[in-house]
This record gives sequence, structure tokens and C-alpha cells, in this order.
Amino acid sequence: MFTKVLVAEDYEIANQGIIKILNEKLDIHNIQEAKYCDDAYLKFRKAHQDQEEFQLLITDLSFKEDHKIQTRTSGIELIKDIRSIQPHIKVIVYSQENRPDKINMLFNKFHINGYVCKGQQAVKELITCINGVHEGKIMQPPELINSSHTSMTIQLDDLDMILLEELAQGFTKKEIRIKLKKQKISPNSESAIDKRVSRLFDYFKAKNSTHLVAIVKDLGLV
Amino acid sequence: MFTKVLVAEDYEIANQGIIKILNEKLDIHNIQEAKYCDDAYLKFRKAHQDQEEFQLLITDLSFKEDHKIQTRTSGIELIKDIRSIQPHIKVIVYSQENRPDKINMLFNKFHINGYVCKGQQAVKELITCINGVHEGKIMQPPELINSSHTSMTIQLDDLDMILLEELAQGFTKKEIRIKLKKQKISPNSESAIDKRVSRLFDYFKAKNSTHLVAIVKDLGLV
DNA sequence: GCACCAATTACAGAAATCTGTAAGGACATC
DNA sequence: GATGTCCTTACAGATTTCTGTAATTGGTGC
Repeated sequence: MFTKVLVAEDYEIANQGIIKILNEKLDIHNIQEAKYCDDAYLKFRKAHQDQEEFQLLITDLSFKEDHKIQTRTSGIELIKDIRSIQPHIKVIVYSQENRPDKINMLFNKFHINGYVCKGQQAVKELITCINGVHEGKIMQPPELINSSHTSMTIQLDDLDMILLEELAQGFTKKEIRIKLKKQKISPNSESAIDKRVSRLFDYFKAKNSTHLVAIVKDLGLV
Repeated sequence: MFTKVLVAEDYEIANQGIIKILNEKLDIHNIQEAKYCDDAYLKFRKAHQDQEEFQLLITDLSFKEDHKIQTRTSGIELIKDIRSIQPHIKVIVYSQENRPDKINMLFNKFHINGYVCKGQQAVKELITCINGVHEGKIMQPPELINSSHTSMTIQLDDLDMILLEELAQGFTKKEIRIKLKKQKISPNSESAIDKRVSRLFDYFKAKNSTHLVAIVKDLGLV
């Protein structure tokens, strides 16, 4: 079983609850907690420098703003930063989020190892999730498996995500084309972008760009 | 002090926590709890029919989906429905939500009496909130008061909200104009709508409609 | 009545969106 | 090498968006 774990969760009660489970149910005792993303990152880096790496990160997605100013404000940034110094760290996300597309995105884009949805069954799910991840499995939450038929039929690739994000930021197709060219991402012609966006229209059943952005915002994809 | 209170909150631990506070700190003992919106509504209606009305509703905003199919899925619908049978019931919302504009919207549009943000200070805040509401005050959370300078300088009226919602649903200005005309809402000329939307651009610092919808989705206004 | 202001409406033009068609290149299969 | 498919690109036209200006309306106070 894992022997050294970091728990990043700003809601103190939940934080303590997770630690209690790790202690009592899984016999893990070398646990550090962090209520802020930055704090979690620092603890992680220190352990890495001291050659005493954590083997597992359990993190929330959303961290409340507060008097302490943070450079990182979400679990996603934390995961990215930690993976940059320790690429193979196992990551379990423990969050309120229950939108399938968003959770899917975490698995596909950030390669998290497990996801547990805050809720009634959280304790049981967390234990099986940790056990599974320790065995090297990818642990999807039950909600996701059951609703997989409603989920994506095509895979949105990186370009699709870029387009959605740029549109949501109010850039015109022309501006997006120039940006893509500058970053040497192809395709970058205006009509190729048009086609991609039209495909997204079809896929999300959107009437136009504005509608499309509203839909993906609701799904939590951007 | 209030003598009869309903607590609507799906997360069981939080639910019990609230009841404990009401019992011990505020000496309120006639408390009913509900883990589903529909359940809360039914309890409310029964008490109303029996002439033993609740004096206070404490509710979460988001309720998880579940095997039980619900007609109401959010605290907002619950508030609307309960207010329709008992207009002057005091309502305190207890939620994760911490976006000022969204919370403001609850006060302005749904006339809630108090708001408490889930988090570190929740116990203390809930007690002062209930005390204040009992005295007839409107209890805004500290976060809102401190950030009031960043908050709205203009009030978004009903028409603004309609426009935002219609845009988010992908309707063109022409379609919106026709809809408004059909509902006899004025102004309903295309250029008046243009002007209103342009004002929203200025206000939310949006570059275009798509950007505007992305911003108000992030703020949780629609 | 009259001046004044704000909001609504009408109109117009430049820019952007959306939807087609068509041509070219890359790649696999036969 | 020929064929077909998929993706990119170019181009065009209708529609919509966005931003101006100017005319009209309605209400306010003097």
C-alpha cells in the first residue's frame, strides 16, 4: 500500500475525514495535509528535494479564495505543476464535480488515476479507489461508468479544446488563425477553423458560437 | 427566536451539523430536515396545510442527482415554489457558491434573507446570520460586503437577464426581437436590443456576444 | 407651453459568422 | 500507378453582428 500521501483540500472537515480514513481503514500514517494549493506544491517540492517523494496526491479541484494570495487557485494547476517535477505521481481527485464530460476531461487531458465524487458514498468509493490506483488501475467513479452511453462519441482533440477556449475568450476566427500560425499549430486556415467549429456545432447541437460556448461552459469543459 | 425550521441539504454530514448548531447554540428544537428538494417542498406544504408553518428555511443551492427522480433539482426552484405558497417565509441559503454576482443575484432576484458560505467560518457566520434574519435584517456574507467595490455598479434588470439567457441559448437578435414582441415586452426593436447588449459588453468588458455569455456563465448569472 | 433628458426606434455600413462548393495534398489500399 | 478517402485550403455569398448617427417618443421640471 502507499506509505506517503499528500491531501490537498481546503475544507477542513473533509480534510480531516480523508486522513481518518487513510489512517484507520488503509493503515497509512505518513500523511501531510494542505489547505492551499501553493502550500501543497511546496510540501511536494520539499519532499522531492529530500528524496522522500510522496507516492499519492489526493486533491480537491476548487479552492476558496482567501486573504492569503495564491498563485495556484485550482487543483488542475496543482496537478500540472506537481506532474512537472514528478511525472509519475499517482493522482486522485476528490471533488464536488459530477458532470461526466468534465470528469472525463480530467482522465483524458490530465491523466489522473482516480476520481471520487463527494457525496453519500464517498468513504467507500475512496477506499476502493485508493486500492485500485495502488494496483495500477484507472479508477473511474461509478457515475461515469453508468452514464458512459450519454458521453462523447468523438474525442475532442487538443485543437478542439483550444478553439473552444479561444472562442470563450471572445477572439474572432481571424485572431485565432493568427494565434495558431504564431504557435505553428496546424491547421490554421480560416476555413479549416470554420470546419472544426462547425463540427463542434453538430456535436454539441449548437446553433452558433455563442450557443456553443454556453453549452461547453455548462458542461465544464472550459 | 425561530421555533420551527426546515433544513434542506443533501450532504448528510452538513445537514446534521446545521441541526446540531440550531439545537445547541440557538436552542431551536423543532427542526425538520430534507435531503431532496421535493421532500422539502412536501414537508413545507403539509405544515402549511396543518396551519403549523415553518418560520425559516435553510437550504443549499445544488442537490445531487440520484436514483430518486426529482422535479426540483436546485435550491432556487425550491425557494420559488415555497414562496408561492408562503410568500413571507424567511430564507437563508447555505452554499458552496462564493461568486459575488451570483450571491447578489439571490438577494436581488429571489429576495433571500441571508446567505452563508460553506467554509472555515461557517458555524459562526450561520449563527449571526440566523440572529440577524430573525431581527428582520438582510444578512449578506462578509465576502460580499468586502468585495462590494468590485461588484455591480448598475443593476441588471429583467430585460438584461432575458437577453443574456436568450443569447446563451443561441438565438439571434432578430429571433429575440420577435420573441419579445410576442410576449409584449418592450423595448423590442432590434436596435434597442443592440444597445442593451452593447451596454452589457461595456459592463462585463466583453468583446462580443460569445465572450459575454462565457463571462456570465462563469459568474453563474445564467 | 417649452426646454431638456433619457430611452426607443430607424437606418446604414463595415466586419464577422456561417454555409456552401471546389481544388489541392497526404496517405493508404489495391 | 491508379483510385478513393480524409484533411486542409481557397473562395464566395447570404446572414448576422456590431457600431455609429439621427429621428422620434415620453416624461420631467420650469
